[in-house]
Amino acid sequence: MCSSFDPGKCPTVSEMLSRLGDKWTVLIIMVLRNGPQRFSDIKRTVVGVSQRMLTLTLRALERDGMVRRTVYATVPPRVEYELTELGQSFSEPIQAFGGWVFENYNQIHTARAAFDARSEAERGNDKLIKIG
Amino acid sequence: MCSSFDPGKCPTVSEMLSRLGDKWTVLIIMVLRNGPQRFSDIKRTVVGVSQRMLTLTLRALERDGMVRRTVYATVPPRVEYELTELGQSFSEPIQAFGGWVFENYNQIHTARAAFDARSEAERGNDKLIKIG
DNA sequence: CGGGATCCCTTCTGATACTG
DNA sequence: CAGTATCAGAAGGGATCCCG
Repeated sequence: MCSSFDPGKCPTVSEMLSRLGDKWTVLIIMVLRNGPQRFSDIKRTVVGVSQRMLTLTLRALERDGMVRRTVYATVPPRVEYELTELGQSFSEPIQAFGGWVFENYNQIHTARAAFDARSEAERGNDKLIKIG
Repeated sequence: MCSSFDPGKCPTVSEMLSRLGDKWTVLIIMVLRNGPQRFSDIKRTVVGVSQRMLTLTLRALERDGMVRRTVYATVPPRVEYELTELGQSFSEPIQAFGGWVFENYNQIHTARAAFDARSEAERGNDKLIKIG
């Protein structure tokens, strides 16, 4: 099993985790929860994504069976992306995680402020010691 | 709210997501679920982590209020890390996600194999066309 | 419209050496 | 033991140009 937490032993979990961590995957999945979308629509909705990264991310999701890509042979070409069942299922634990952050981000910010204040204080002391 | 999925509008969620995606955070959190641990113990348990990355990751988790660091003024020095309540709570949606991957990774692997086979076939065709 | 290919810069991460 | 400091290679990601 995965009980030793050796990334070499549970490569799929690690992979999926870093997929989550990349800059665009989660955003794109959330957008696709609203139904099938064209390439340009996604690009417009996911603010800041480059053409390149959108393509790469969609390809990766397609490869993992999360997204289905449908090409319509029209002029101009029309390509639609939609979540598969697997992709929908995948989006649920992600949403749960997002929900957790929303409920707890005050505590996170507070902790950060406290930590930074302490660090600041320590650096200040160092300075005094060095100067004195 | 976060409904536009603009990372600029929900920076905390994005930050926490990329924290998840980094190579060691999740592993370390899972190890700390077993109770307080010394630096060297964690390093031994989390196979492959460098001293540097372990330090950096623990510092980040401490700053976010997920981990508490306790220094005992003994010789040699002894430093213990443990999950805070926030950290424990944080680990739950992560576990849920890990569980999802475990239950579904067969489908993921199958999808990948199918995708790769298709790509392979297309490259093969290209070759034939070019050669012909 | 929906990409593929290329260039380039930033960030991440590992290896190594040194310290209280 | 538990770090810090420095450096170099690898990976991530944006900008740009081109094509069917």
